[in-house]
Amino acid sequence: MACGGAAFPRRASVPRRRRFQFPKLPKPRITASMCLYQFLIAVRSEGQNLTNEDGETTSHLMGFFYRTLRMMDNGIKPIYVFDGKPPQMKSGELAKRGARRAAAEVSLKEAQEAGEQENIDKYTRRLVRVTKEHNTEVQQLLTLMGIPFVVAPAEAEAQCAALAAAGKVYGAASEDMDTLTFGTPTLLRHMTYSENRKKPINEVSYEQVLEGLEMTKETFVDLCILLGCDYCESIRGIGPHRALALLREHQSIENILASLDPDKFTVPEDWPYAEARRLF
DNA sequence: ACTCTGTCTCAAGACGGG
DNA sequence: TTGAGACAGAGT
DNA sequence: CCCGTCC
Repeated sequence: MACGGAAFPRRASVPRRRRFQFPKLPKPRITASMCLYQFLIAVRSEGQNLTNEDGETTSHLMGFFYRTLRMMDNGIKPIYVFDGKPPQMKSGELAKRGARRAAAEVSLKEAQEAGEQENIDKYTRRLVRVTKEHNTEVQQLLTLMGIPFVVAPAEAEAQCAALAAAGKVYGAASEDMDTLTFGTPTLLRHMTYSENRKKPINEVSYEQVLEGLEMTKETFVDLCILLGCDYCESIRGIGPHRALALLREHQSIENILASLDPDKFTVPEDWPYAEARRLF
């Protein structure tokens, strides 16, 4: 569930920042159920989620309710986009995730026995899982509030980008740089703490990014793959600077691979970069 | 000297009273 | 989970 | 700004 599909700022209370600071570009990652997840993790009192009389969690509803009101107050009309099915995940990743989870459960039990409140909180958070019910409850709330939402066929980020590209919304709000790779004309970062005065909303223009990097959509996608995305590995030893330099010189991953010194850089075996490229 | 990796840390929402 | 920031250490 | 409260 990506947190914000999109927005129509009426009066620009949206500060603009145009420059794309390349070296700070984080590795793109899919952060699917981020809002929901964050609310469940953060909205707590004494280590517990807020609940109704029957003990059912209400943290996520509180979070969505207040955040949406705040956006409306600021003239922003959100359209929420929920994640559909994510693309296949490698069984290795799933196993790792399961192992981490099990480890956290063990640690939680230890902390409980030792009565270490801090650790109890820590591991409880680590075990938070977003359920189907959480999703439907939030959707119900949004319906009652008259706030539109869509369920994406696959990844929310891709859907956000599509909505923005089609001109249905002002932009795609996400922390995830992949949204840009999916081709949203405008990416809004830090929408969540806009009024929270920590960081200004960061408006990134796809066009200006391409211009600034002197890249085409195609080379930009290749760049993002080189930097590491969720769909495949990246090449060890190649970070932002080298990736950019190499693409400037060779224009595509294929050409780079052909000229890369195999003694210095090892490319992952059966590297599915082409497949990753298709997904963008 | 610069770039990249690994490892560590920390926080994670929103509100309002004082 | 994620992201950010800081830092040490190794590779180019 | 900090910190307790929200359920």
